Amino acid sequence: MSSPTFRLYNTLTHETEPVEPIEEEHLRFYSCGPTVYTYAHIGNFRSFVTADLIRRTAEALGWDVTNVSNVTDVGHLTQDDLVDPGGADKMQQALEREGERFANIYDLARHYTEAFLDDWRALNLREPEVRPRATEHVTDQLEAVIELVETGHAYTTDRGVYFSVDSIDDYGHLSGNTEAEQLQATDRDVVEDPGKQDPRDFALWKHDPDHLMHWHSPWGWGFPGWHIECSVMGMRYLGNRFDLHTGGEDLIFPHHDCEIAQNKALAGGPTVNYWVHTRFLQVEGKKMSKSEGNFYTVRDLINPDSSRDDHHVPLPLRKNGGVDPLALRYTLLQGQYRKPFNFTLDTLETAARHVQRFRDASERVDDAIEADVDGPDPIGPELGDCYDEMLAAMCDDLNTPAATAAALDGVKTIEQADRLSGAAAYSARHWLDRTNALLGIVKSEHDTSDASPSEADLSAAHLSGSIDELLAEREAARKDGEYARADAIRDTLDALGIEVMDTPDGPQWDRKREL
RNA sequence: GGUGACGUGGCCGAGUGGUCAGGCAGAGGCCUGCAAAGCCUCCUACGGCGGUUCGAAUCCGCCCGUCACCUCCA
Repeated sequence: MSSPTFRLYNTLTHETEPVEPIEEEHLRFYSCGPTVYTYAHIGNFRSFVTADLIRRTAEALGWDVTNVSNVTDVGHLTQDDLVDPGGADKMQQALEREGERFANIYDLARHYTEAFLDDWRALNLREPEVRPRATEHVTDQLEAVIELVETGHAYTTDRGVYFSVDSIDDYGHLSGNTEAEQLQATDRDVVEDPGKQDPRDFALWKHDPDHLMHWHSPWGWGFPGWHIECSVMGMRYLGNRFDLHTGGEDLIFPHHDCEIAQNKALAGGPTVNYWVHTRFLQVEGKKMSKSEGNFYTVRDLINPDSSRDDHHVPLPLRKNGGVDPLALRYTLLQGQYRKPFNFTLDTLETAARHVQRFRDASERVDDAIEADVDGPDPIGPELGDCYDEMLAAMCDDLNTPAATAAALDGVKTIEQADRLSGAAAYSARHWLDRTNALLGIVKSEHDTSDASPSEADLSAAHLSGSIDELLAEREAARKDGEYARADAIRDTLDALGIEVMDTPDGPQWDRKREL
């Protein structure tokens, strides 16, 4: 069948448009990454998952993909900074907060970058082709700022260098914040640089020799403005024209409006065709915040033992002590990226069960492939249709709830097949692999095999001997009709956190799911 | 004040003019010594008020509500 048309909502035009890459069947896009001053939370990852799904959908269509996804490891200004140029930025604040942990600001950045990449892999996100760091491109940024000054798009004051928004057309088009007066009208708690020519002008370079990260420039020691790094790194790796740019909705203004302005000035015209923004998620119906107690970092959930305050996480479906990372990913797919999404632990629990169904089906299929029983393949065509449905849903502005619903139908098809012939198993394997390539919810694509077993594994191994004994005893009791004794044994196991299930193939047990 | 998004059953969430979303929870049934799991069936909603139409959750208007951004938070 012919491929569906890949459509995405473009913030620039307020319309869902067919994605037509500049280079045929080669999608080139830039994703705004995190500032690494703390552990990433699940909301951060919602937008990275969006970028990952764009990649996967494009690849499913047979396209090549080049994705640049940056890490912002330069601490940028907080509002306090504008009041007091010697004040702290977010990274500096973090360093002050956790002084003993890190030798210096670069150590802190390195630590949180590594943690971010761990989370990235845990959530089964595919690697970008280029992952540039802002600190590695300061020279490029300086050159860009110099060029902007030389071409009359920027000017200097004694506090820094500013981009002149009047020097280009249509500043603020992306966000709709086009009126200077309206920007001024808002009650902003910001002290302006009196040298600024227009209240909308934004910093390209900040003069500040005392900043913890500073570089030499024609304007003295200082550090680059926030917006310039993405312009420079995007154009450096993707050229003056590329297809698409992703980020969280908060970046629409000012970050992306400023980036568009800079790119226009540097490239002589528009650089990006499609702007895709991910909506913030809420948790339990409220804005995620530490004071509400509904703030979850990724590692809070998937690795609670290593987190300092994990007591507030009522963990559903623990797996080796934490939430199954794929369940977290699956949960994030339960809402379309462009709509407000209410993240709840209830949804997470459900997601864990669904992900387990994919795993179980996958194991069953592998066994059936090994057994390779002769027989017909009654499920192949159905699974093929199911995949088409999933891909069509993804192409429809990343309709992940519809895609996962279709995927669930597929796994149900496999579950309901009485016996899997070798042929049917092969079809199922093919479907599971393609489903995983598209949605990443069946198994991790990163090597996460842990050489050293976790404590939970060890205690499970220690327990399993006695569990088997108890189970055998219970089976004997059941055979003799001593159900009271059998139930008592089951209660004992239950108290140990072991759940017993009688199946046609004999009793099975699993660690009990908590919530 | 400005800008942008969104309001679907107990809950989460698809659906853009007329026949199905799906999941979770709940009810009944099959299976089971009893459970668990699984399977089958049931539960029929579209913020409010107008309008367009033979017909609207779906299009238009107004209102109400929620969320986000408005100089560095994905």
